[in-house]
Amino acid sequence: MKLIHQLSKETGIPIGTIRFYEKSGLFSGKPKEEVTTNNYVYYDDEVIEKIRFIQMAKAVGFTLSEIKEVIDAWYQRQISTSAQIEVLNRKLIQIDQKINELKAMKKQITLCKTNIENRVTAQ
Amino acid sequence: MKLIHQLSKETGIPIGTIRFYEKSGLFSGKPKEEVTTNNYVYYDDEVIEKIRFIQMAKAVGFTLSEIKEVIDAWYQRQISTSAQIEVLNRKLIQIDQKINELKAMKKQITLCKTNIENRVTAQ
DNA sequence: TTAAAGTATGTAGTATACTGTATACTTGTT
DNA sequence: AACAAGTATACAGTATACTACATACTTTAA
Repeated sequence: MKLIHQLSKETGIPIGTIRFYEKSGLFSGKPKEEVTTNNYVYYDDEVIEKIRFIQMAKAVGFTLSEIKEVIDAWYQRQISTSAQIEVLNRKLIQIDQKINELKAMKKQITLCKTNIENRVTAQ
Repeated sequence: MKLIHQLSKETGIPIGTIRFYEKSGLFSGKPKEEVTTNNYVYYDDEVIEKIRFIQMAKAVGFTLSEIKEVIDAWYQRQISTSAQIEVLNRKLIQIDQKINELKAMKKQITLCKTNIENRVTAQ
């Protein structure tokens, strides 16, 4: 159970961004019942997993609301099992699309590089 | 040589977005010299290629300025050959990173799906 | 020929995802 | 005790990427 400062340090995500994600419903911490002098929020390892997933998914162009869909399906927030599976399947299809697009870009860029290199050696 | 309406139809990108991309320096059309009654801008097939590249790159999370870097390297805008190659190499590394992240996500989601399915059949 | 459709330009507004600032309270250190 | 550091809350501001609107001109079709 970590406070926000520690969570930020472990994930590399700024505190402000963590609060923003929490407000966006991507995850939530909770206060410790035994502590009554403050309302500090504690985060468990599940939150770290979620943040790592968010980082990956953002890096490949998913929006926060798309990511929220997956996380909700993942951790079963008020949706049926078949709906969960459907969300995950849709996301898997999108991932394959993205992989294909990346492969196509790779091919295109590699070709372009070859052209540039040949242009140099030909001179 | 197409006018913006045609370009929009062929690429599926809204006219407003095309103008925005052009203003952002991602590509440019040119007026026809022989036409003097208006200042309509015409776009060639190179622009279509660039727009398709933009669509792909955006889908996998590249920003417009990152995309502009590649396009500039691609079409040799005032940078040296070695700088061009460097930009393209950097982009190839980023692409591989994204592919790896997508594969990791795929694994994670597939695992999650399996868990949900097993939970169902176990009942 | 005139009305609809297309084009150019400029400016404002919107959505997403933060980022910063201000205030106030709590905790830890010296 | 007191001062730095951490936490919570709220609200304003910023960057990116559009999207819409207003105006004015040009072209095309009936």
